Amino acid sequence: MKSLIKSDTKGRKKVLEPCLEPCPIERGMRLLGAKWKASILWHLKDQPVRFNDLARMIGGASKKMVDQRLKELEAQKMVKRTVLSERPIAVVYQATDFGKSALSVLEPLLKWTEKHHL
Amino acid sequence: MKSLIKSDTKGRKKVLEPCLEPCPIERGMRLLGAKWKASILWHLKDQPVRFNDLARMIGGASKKMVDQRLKELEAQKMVKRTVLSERPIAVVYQATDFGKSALSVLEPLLKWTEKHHL
DNA sequence: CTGTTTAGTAACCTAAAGTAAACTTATGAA
DNA sequence: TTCATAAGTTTACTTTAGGTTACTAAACAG
Repeated sequence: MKSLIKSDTKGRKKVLEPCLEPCPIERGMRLLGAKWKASILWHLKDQPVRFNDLARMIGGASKKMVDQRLKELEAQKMVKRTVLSERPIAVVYQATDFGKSALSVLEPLLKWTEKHHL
Repeated sequence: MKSLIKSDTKGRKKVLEPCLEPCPIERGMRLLGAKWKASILWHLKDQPVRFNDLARMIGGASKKMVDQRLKELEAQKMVKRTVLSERPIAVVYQATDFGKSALSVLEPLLKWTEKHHL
């Protein structure tokens, strides 16, 4: 993570180990940082929740957003989708163990935000 | 943070305490989650860094981006800008104490990302 | 005289992100 | 019969985020 700057004999500067492509922090942010994503995951951490209930909980987000983020979370194996019944279709979403592991980031984030009144 | 669903006598559902406007997690993410923002802050956590050096370190980001994020971070009091000299203008940026407090989020994020090979 | 450095600005543009509202198919209730 | 529910999908936009390239002005190097 240390990026060193060196000048050559002609005074031209260059960086050793530039953070050229997204470093872990950047990548992590891009995994969790999408709009509403962390909130959604947070709501699924304790109990399975049904789609419409979830959409209602995340009041500010449209169903399309919720749907999109759920699909991403599912693809990342952070959330599991379970069909309870066809016909009157019923579906629940819940955080996987891996999804819950992200709480090691979200919990400090929550604490930090509250502590500083942000 | 608990959003309860209740059905009334007629079976209509509604949510008590909907997460209507961005909850702390969401707000925190929006403060730290912009592209390159966390990376930039990370690079300023130990030593003051000059603008162009920083731009070189964050290889993937354009100067405009770096500049924009620095201004946001400055406005949020997470980074301090210091002019070392006019004429051949020289400027350094460094994380403030508040900026460093965000490491309580970024460090777990880094660990999480690396642990899971993301 | 040309090229480099400093710390940005400005203009322009595109791709992606997000929003709102309507629609679907089937079920159950008043 | 009309309304509400379920879990989305579709359409039709608007917004904004981000990228690219070129430019500034003053100073120094070869």
